[in-house]
Amino acid sequence: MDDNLMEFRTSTNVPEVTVRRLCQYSRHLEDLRDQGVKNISSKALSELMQIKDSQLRKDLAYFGAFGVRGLGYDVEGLSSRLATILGTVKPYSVAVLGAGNLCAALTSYPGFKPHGFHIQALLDNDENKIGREFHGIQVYDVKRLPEVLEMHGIEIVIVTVPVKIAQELFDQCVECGIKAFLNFAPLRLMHDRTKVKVADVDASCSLKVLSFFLTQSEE
Amino acid sequence: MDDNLMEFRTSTNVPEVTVRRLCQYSRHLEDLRDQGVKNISSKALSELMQIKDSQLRKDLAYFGAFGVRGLGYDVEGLSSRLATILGTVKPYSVAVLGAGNLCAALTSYPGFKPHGFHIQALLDNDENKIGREFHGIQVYDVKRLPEVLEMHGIEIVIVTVPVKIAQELFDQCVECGIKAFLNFAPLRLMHDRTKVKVADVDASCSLKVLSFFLTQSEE
DNA sequence: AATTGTGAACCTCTTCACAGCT
DNA sequence: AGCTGTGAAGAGGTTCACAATT
Repeated sequence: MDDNLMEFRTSTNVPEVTVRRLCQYSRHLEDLRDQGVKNISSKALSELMQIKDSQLRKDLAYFGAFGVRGLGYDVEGLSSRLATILGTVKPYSVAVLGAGNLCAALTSYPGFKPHGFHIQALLDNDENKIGREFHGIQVYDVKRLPEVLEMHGIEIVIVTVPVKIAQELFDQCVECGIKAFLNFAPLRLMHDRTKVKVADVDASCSLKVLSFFLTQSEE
Repeated sequence: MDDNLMEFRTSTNVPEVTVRRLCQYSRHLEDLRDQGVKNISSKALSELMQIKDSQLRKDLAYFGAFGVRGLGYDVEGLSSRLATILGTVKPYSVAVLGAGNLCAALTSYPGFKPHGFHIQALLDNDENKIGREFHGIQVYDVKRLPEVLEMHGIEIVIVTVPVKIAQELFDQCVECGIKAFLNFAPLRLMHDRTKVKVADVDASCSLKVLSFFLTQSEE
């Protein structure tokens, strides 16, 4: 008998690249629906994303058969199926570690709330920020982390604190049972991949990737 | 004879995942050097990143042989070789499209400048922002885009504007000869991959990926 | 006639395993 | 003895090509 810990890679074993493409499909379908388009073929939708139509069909095949042969996909129907698959039909409670400039950008970003990600609490160690509000969201003392996560029923934590303290605060969140993290700190947070999911957003790494490609193309 | 346009995928054809890991190696080596560590084995370095040692060695093999059999790698030496490979030995001039909250986070972020990415100009269409400074950096009218890019010798453009206007401004930059973009807008910018490199940083997509994994693990 | 769903082929990246060097 | 560099094997993701369906 092998270990029965909750595994993030499920039996269907959907690759992360596929999930990221589902997000894009979802976005385009919402646009198309708003434009009054009722139906679309895999060819037309895939061209909007500069990918192959077979890629789109294979991605969907992980979850079922949503189209009609000869006709294509119902825009509204596929859109809502994708929302169900992505789990964005129900809202999430989110907390942000670090109430700095990036946190300001996140709290004022209009794209999260309509998609069901509600930032409920901010945490910082700066006395000047604690107790104040940021775009209507309370800043708590990071020392009260476990209590605040519990109180707001937080399911996702966004990490925007400096590298030095990121791992320690992250570990605290994991101990409190948080299973999903969006990490903006430029380090790999050490964690057990069978228990916790971390999505890294690393702008400085992306800049270096650009630097690499610019350097290559000069030769 | 096939087309002779500058290709980003060079003859060595290094996968992007490898380049991203090179950034991580580089980061860890700088830390190790600062801690006074002189030498490290592929096993020890790879464990810091939770990857296999063979992965690290294969990544380096795209560029040459930098280690000593039986001994491992010289921390200082490998660190500087990686900086050369990544192209981060020379500085880059960067402009940011959109002088909002995200731009504020970027200009105040201490991680860019020391790695040679110098934000030289900000561009916006808000009359209240044009002509002012943001952390000591001038905000220009986005109508003057070509002139500003030219004047500052901009090599990399960071896109932080709303989706509606992102593609149009992006196209203008491409026409001006910009070849590298860091895109924070939640859309895929349509472009010719043989001429331009776009690195996407899409937090709302990453949140949905987390949502997907949370949904999966509930079952 | 058009377009999906899918097995098979293909390609890319990862891991293994060991020869070769210090 | 220890550790790198690398060919070969393995795993994973993409594309092809066509039978199945409307």
